[in-house]
Amino acid sequence: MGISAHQFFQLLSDETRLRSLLLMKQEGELCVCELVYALEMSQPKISRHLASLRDSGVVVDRRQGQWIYYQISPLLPAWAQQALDAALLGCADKESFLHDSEALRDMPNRPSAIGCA
Amino acid sequence: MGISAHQFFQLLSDETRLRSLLLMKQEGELCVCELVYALEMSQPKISRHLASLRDSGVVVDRRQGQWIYYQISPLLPAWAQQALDAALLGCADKESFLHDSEALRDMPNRPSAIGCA
DNA sequence: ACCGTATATATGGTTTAACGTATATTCTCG
DNA sequence: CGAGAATATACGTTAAACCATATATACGGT
Repeated sequence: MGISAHQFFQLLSDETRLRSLLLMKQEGELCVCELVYALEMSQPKISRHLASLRDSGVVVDRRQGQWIYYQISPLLPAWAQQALDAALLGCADKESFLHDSEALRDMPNRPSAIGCA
Repeated sequence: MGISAHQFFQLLSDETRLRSLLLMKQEGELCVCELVYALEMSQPKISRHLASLRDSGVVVDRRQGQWIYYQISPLLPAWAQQALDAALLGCADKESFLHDSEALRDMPNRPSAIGCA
């Protein structure tokens, strides 16, 4: 988990990855299809970016049935957490971020809802 | 000065730019030749990266005689400042950062010293 | 065992970004 | 005004990143 600062920022430099991370930061665990729905992007695209986040240790995944849930790694170093806090601060009122939160809220058949019923 | 988050992180994703910014954060104003000496990189390389930081409003420059001094823009939004704080935290004990600070301290004929004599 | 859903990866093409080298600009000093 | 120092830009090349499309894998239900 020893990611260097510029490598970490490189991961944040892509809008797809950044939006995914910020949404995870707000929502906790998210599965791939939720991210696909919220960001309105293709499944392979989301999956590819999640893979790079996973391979660098920034997120961790967990399989539950057919779904694979991703969340920001609890082992992420403090400085990286702080950087994510800053990013959220910078995006909190941005259209793209608001869009993703709303879309997720309005998503029908969210898999997480199954366990909660 | 409305830089988006992922654009800002893209700037931090290059090691040359990140090291330059962190050194400026510690030292305040630095001229190009000081950065060239501290980072041990070619002048065009440093200059090109500073140009991209300047064009995006992350740093501001000031001419004084033959030298051009760069510093982190005072107009940088709070979230970006926070991100830089986080970056410094993540790099404070890293070899590259320590190297740059030491090299700068040991630099002979620092132009800033001229004005102080 | 088969089918549908969820997710991952492989492939090829296009764009972006970094670099080194060479050259141009702007200043200082004589 | 000419020389030299500091800095900036232009150009051609190379490497990396992203994407869309197609295909593979894993799981749940029937």
